[in-house]
Amino acid sequence: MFFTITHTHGAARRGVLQTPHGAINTPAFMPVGTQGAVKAVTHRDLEALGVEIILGNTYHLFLRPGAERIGRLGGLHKFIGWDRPILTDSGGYQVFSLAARRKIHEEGVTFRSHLDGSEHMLSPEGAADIQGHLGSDIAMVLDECLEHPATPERARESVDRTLRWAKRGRDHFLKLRDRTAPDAFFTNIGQAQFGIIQGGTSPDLRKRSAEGTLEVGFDAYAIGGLSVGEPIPLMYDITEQTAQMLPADRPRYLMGAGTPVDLVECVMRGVDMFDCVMPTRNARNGQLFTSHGRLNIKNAEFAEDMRPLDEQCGCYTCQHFSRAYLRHLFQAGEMTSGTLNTLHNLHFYLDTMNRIREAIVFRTLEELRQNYRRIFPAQTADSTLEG
RNA sequence: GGGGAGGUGGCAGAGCGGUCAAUCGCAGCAGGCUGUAAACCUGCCGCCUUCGGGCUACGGAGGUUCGAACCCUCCCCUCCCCA
Repeated sequence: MFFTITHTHGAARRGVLQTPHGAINTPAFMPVGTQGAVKAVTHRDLEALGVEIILGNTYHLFLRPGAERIGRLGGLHKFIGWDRPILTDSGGYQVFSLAARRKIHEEGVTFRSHLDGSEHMLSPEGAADIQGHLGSDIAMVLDECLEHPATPERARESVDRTLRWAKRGRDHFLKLRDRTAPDAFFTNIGQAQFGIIQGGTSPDLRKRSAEGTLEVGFDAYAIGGLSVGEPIPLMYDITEQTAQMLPADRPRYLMGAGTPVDLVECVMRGVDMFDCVMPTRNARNGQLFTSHGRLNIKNAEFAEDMRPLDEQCGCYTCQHFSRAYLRHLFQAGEMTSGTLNTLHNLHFYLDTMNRIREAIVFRTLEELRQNYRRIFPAQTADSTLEG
């Protein structure tokens, strides 16, 4: 994995990340394809949109169809028919999102499967093994995504456990990479592994987590545990502080964020990579991102509106279909509703990243930020401070 | 002509003397989704409301009762079966 920074503007960086399956222009947005599929769209759609990297999930793919099976079939890329880069999350987010179905202990996390109720254990070593079978270009170390709010004791305990897991996860990954583990199995010999900084909303714990994780030493680092319900301005502050603690010559990945405004704000704080379910999930739920803000296609006001979602948008959906038709498709529960809406939202997100990369080169990020704040007023730092 | 069933809020369909402005579902309206248990979830859904409540309601008209969507009488209207 090679990371080259070509331009900087303030804390923002414009770069290129080389992986075994090709290059990624950063700052990058990675659509989420949890089960080896970005919901509602085909790989051909993603390629046409210019998607350079997608996410898969260790937990989901481990439960179904099984990591070893994917390994036997030649790895995740071959299995799903996608030859561009893939990043796999470790299952750390499921520690948070499936809190009711899991138990954390020193060894790892025990999950009760959301599919059939069966019990499964995910350890730092196991997560590395699974991702080795999957053969993603970037593997994430198993962490504990801390909930918000959390007591100081709970946060401290969680950070330290994540650090111990980081050491174990990294050691095991290196053994696999060096073929010194008994059943080392990599379908992608050039796989990189990212460490994850936790620490909730405490600057001190973030520092502790960053120092410990850097000491373990990963190929690059992610900021985890944010956009889990904390106030947005606080999320930006923690992102900024944490990003500054990370090596300047490695990509920085803010996990799980965010809204279009989050993307701009966090690039300006030094983030290079993002992933978020928002464009895809919200699309299926009828919420579209446009140059005029969020548009809820479910609303009755669009029933006879023959205009495109966004007259400034060049996506397939906006080039061919009206709001009236898209509303009808949603109301009727047609599958193409999710598809057309997803194509639009992903286009909006990728276009946002294009604008961001361009604004770094031309040093116009502040202008872009003001523009996005104006379009999405409810998501700006200022308005979320109250209450 | 004979016999039977039934008319409840947009639809469908419970309720069968008070706890019913009326179960559940669908449709409708609005909101929420940030490393996806999410084509999901939440709220509203007779009229008015200062959200406490007020008003009008269960085909129509009478009646019984402290009290009726629920019981009785008559009327109107559907549907099914046999001729």
